Amino acid sequence: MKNHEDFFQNVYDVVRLIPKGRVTSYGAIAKYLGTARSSRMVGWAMNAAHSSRQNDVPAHRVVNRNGELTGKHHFSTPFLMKELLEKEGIKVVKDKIKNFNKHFWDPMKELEL
DNA sequence: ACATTGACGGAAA
DNA sequence: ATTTCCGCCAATG
Repeated sequence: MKNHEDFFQNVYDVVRLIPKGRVTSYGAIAKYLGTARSSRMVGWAMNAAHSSRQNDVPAHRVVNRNGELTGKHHFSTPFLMKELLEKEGIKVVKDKIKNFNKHFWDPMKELEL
């Protein structure tokens, strides 16, 4: 029953492990948890995060594979996400992360095993 | 029950 | 590099 909750919990857990100043993608998280649930489900979980969970989940560190801040409209204010990222040393121009590959944090590699 | 949408991603054209 | 199309799965109309 409610496998969804377990899935949400897993997503939150991984997101919380993202180091400051690093970012990851929905797909990377989905892949780390197992491709059974696609990237869309990760986005779904994040959407539920702000409602059911507190702000202990750094959702601003999760962007799409293109390094774009696609989820900024789901924050308190559209610019909050960008501000939080720049505050951590990540440069964002036109809702896109600069040197995305450099800041990218892959749970598969970093948490590997 | 069917169609569209979505914090996505990858392959193909 | 850009656009188009398909797979993914739950929610919503």
